[in-house]
Amino acid sequence: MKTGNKRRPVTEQVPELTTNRLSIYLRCLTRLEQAGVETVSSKALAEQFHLNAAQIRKDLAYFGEFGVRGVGYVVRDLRQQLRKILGLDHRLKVVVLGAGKLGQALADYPGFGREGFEIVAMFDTDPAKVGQHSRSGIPILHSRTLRAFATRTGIDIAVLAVPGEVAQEVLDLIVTAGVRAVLNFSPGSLRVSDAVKLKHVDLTVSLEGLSFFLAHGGEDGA
Amino acid sequence: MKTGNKRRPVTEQVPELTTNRLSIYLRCLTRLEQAGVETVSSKALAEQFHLNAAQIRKDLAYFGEFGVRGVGYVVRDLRQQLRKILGLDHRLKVVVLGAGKLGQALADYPGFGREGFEIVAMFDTDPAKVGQHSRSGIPILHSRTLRAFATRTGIDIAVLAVPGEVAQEVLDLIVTAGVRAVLNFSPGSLRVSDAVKLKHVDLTVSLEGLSFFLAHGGEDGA
DNA sequence: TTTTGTGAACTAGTTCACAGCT
DNA sequence: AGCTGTGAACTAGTTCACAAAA
Repeated sequence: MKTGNKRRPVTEQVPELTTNRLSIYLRCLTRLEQAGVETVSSKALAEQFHLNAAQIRKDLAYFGEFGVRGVGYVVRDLRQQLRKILGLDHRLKVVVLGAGKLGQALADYPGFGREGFEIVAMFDTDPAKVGQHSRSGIPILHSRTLRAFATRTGIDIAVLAVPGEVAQEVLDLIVTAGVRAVLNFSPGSLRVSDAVKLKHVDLTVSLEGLSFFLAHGGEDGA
Repeated sequence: MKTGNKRRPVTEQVPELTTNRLSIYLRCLTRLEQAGVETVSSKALAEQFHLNAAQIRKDLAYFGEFGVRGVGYVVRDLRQQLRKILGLDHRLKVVVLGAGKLGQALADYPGFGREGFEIVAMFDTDPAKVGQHSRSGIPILHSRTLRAFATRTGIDIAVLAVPGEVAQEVLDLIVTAGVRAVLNFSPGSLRVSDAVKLKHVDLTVSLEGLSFFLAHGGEDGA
């Protein structure tokens, strides 16, 4: 176990790349458990997604010693540990801000429900949308009622899927309502207090990265 | 200009983090140009999104010298340069694989059209969907016809928005059709030849990263 | 003067390689 | 024997700091 913890929050000591990989490991372990596999070595795990075995061990070492030397990891146990580390051992309430096409698609995305996330509501200001439900039955509420909803029901995570022009404004609203983790799909840079964790999914940046690849080096494989 | 180019493709010499930032710079420059700003310094640019000025200069240095010492960068010129570097100086044809809710939302996402990307078609195998159009008029074609479409119309980029179980299979289909850049929204790891660039947008990983933040260090800001 | 472009210094992240446990 | 956990070595990425240009 790590020494010299200077009371800095764990989230600052653990690289974000590590936590991303933990999610990937968890997904893989879930599949292995379903397949009835009892134990797995870091080497076997590493081969699944082309990765280095030492890296997997290092990633896990941030949180403890979960392996059995000479054997590997007990799939079921490691999976439980990872769920706990990632905070997935209890349900998390998620709201989607913006009931446009993207917002509704996200709200209905079945992948979310799977790992303990529960989409509880969408919020929008468009009177034509407020009062409706998404295909899968998520209610669309007025953004005005967000704050009350947050205190009454509790919101763990907000997904921002509003047009770029109002993104900052809506973000401020969420933060004021006490939400401290936001997944942002709107383009552009947003400013937010350090106490709030903001993750970006920037579709334009992703596509332009592909465009760059095509523009250069795409051809000559030599 | 860089020396010692050993004919490795540019895409391997330039870190992906750099190209991601180039997209961000481009977006900012577009706004500045619209606002009528003539020149901008790396320092000013860096302050927009909390970033280091030297980093911006280093990022640009991979591609040439675009600045004027003592002045900064001419907004219009740098923007044009970045568009060229990112391969955005000509239209790019994009198809969406999977006409589910997410696929349709992505196909209709207005942000894509903005920077030179043109969604030309969606593909699906569901007979109920094939023949239909998305809200904004993107036709849904049968996946069977993908290959013919690719040779006839040309496809630069494919967006994968199919269920995880068939993702690998559909990816193989795209690659066989000659597409060399794929933006993947399906969960799970996919295997693909090195000649194909695969970018992942993994919503579960993103959400779980937020969950981790909430589970640890979320509270104690001290 | 101001601000770029860039080597040097630094920091973060990855991989190696092996001691130590089972 | 086999595999973990981890210091050491390495690699990649960022920031500093300053000479050179306008």
